[in-house]
Amino acid sequence: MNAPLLTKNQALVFDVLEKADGPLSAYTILDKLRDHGFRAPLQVYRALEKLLEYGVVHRLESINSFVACAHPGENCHSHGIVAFAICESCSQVMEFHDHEVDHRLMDWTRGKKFKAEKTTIEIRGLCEACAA
Amino acid sequence: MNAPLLTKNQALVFDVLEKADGPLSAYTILDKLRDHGFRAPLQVYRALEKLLEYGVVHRLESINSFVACAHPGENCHSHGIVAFAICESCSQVMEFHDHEVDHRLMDWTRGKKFKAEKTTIEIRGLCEACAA
DNA sequence: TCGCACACGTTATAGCATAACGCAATTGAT
DNA sequence: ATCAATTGCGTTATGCTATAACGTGTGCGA
Repeated sequence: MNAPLLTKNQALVFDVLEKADGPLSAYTILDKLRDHGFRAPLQVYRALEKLLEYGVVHRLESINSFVACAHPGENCHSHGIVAFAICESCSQVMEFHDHEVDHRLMDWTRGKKFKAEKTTIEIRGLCEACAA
Repeated sequence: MNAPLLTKNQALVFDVLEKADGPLSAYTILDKLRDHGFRAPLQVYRALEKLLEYGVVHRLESINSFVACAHPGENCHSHGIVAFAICESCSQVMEFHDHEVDHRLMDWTRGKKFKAEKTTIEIRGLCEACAA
């Protein structure tokens, strides 16, 4: 699932996400792209759908927002489960991977014969700077 | 944070969730309680807010739904991080705890001096029965 | 050149969540 | 007893998130 060349809309959406210093909601992205001709949510959602598929963007389920993947170039899908720490004050997001966590969760699913498709790990709280 | 006696609305909402065989959205709960006098979403959301606080109900972030805690009686908040496996076919939910996972995530947050408030772990996929 | 796949645009609608107001009941300190 | 604070409740309105359904255009291989 490597990323083919992005279409115009996909590139615009990706660019907005990459330049942002935190996660953005689909509607925030829409507003930022109105000057580029975006008029409707679907234009954003359709681009996001592909970007998620290509693994260059992540969706943060707990805050209904999207971030550019922290590993430019690489294919994030190959790093195992992606985990996020989200600061509720400054909304900065840290992305990380922990193979031991992956392993434990996989053990559990294997034991239950549960076929995992997509796993979400999101830690909400305060980053070092904001907790001070 | 032990659960005091529930108010009428809280008890109604909790009852619906407990009798359900899967997670329910707030609006589904609302519909099930119209015969009991519920008219507006806020009645549901306010009850849910308390039930979440008491730890007798969990919110599934990835599907915007709510389930009764699988540990009746006990206080779920004391079990560490709660993880969920959600079947996307039959929508059955399995709740579990893994202290090793908790430990690894706590290690990470401690290393980053990130103050975790609420952690979400949700595995979506197919349960054994549905994967067959 | 036909058919198919895909990206795109638009309008409308569905689904999820909370703001802001006011009222009633409870509690507990003075 | 009474006042103030807290909590739950009801209602209306609104805002945010996401998708359905329709149609258009373009590129490309059979």
